Amino acid sequence: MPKKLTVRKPYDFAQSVKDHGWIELAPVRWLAESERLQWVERVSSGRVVLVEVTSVESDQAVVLTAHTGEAYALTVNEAEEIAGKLRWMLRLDEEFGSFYELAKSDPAFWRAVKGGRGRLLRSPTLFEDAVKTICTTNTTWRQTINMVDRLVARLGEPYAPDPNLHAFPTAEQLAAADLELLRQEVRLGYRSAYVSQLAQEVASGERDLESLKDGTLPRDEVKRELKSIKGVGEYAANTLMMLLGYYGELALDSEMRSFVTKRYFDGRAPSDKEILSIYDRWGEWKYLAYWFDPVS
DNA sequence: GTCCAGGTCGCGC
DNA sequence: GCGCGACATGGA
Repeated sequence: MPKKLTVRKPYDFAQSVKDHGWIELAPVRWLAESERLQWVERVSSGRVVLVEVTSVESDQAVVLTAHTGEAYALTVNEAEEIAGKLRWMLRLDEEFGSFYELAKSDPAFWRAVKGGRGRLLRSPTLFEDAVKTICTTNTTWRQTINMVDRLVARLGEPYAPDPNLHAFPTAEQLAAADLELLRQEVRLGYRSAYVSQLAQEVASGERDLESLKDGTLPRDEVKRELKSIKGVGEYAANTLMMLLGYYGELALDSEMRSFVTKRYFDGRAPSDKEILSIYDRWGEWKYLAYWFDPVS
């Protein structure tokens, strides 16, 4: 039974879903022909579901359909859990009013975002986003895609009607995985130990990542908690802050360094401080200012 | 072979 | 606090 989830305008579903590289990371995928977002989710009941999302023409709502491949329909609780996860993934409840107000002061920037961009895709759990973020460090984007693909294919639960599709592995499943498997088959390199340790901390209850999503902790405490994850440094912590909805800090990496150098320093190598200062006037929205900075 | 990718850790100072 | 080498992997 399709379920309709509303979102404040302006919102461009197809563009927003594709604005972040996360759309390329399993188990999520984008079906271009039908403009559908699709992924396999393991609900807390243990049921493995194929979720599909489209938008209504006006883009004031998205439409969710969950396939079980079984005769038994989803329970009310299962359906609500999936809808809640989707709202989080698409950031349907985030408020971008002051971002758009600020964006209006820059005509080229405003032109780029005014159709309803800014709601960058994220994963249903912060655990999944943390693992994926660790897989972006000190490697190429192509290798990140491959690492996550193998992680999902090897350790995630299959969707029975199409066993080629898998859910993202739970912390428990990842914690139970042999370190040698992470190294030799998933090929996470030295990140294997980081991912394994994080999974064990989360699975044991020693670390509660998901509670950081409720927004009750002060921002610097959220940041400190993220940096206490082994394998998460300044770049990864700020990436995760962005994924949690805090856009005030920039995730400075080789990609950003090269973009800002070309765009603002005419090829002369600026210091990190100079790079970060470029977006100062954007205050709490620096990350999105960088993300949607028009090339010329 | 060397260097580097959307970095981070642990060390010495 | 800052500088520096090590770290798995794969492509140029």
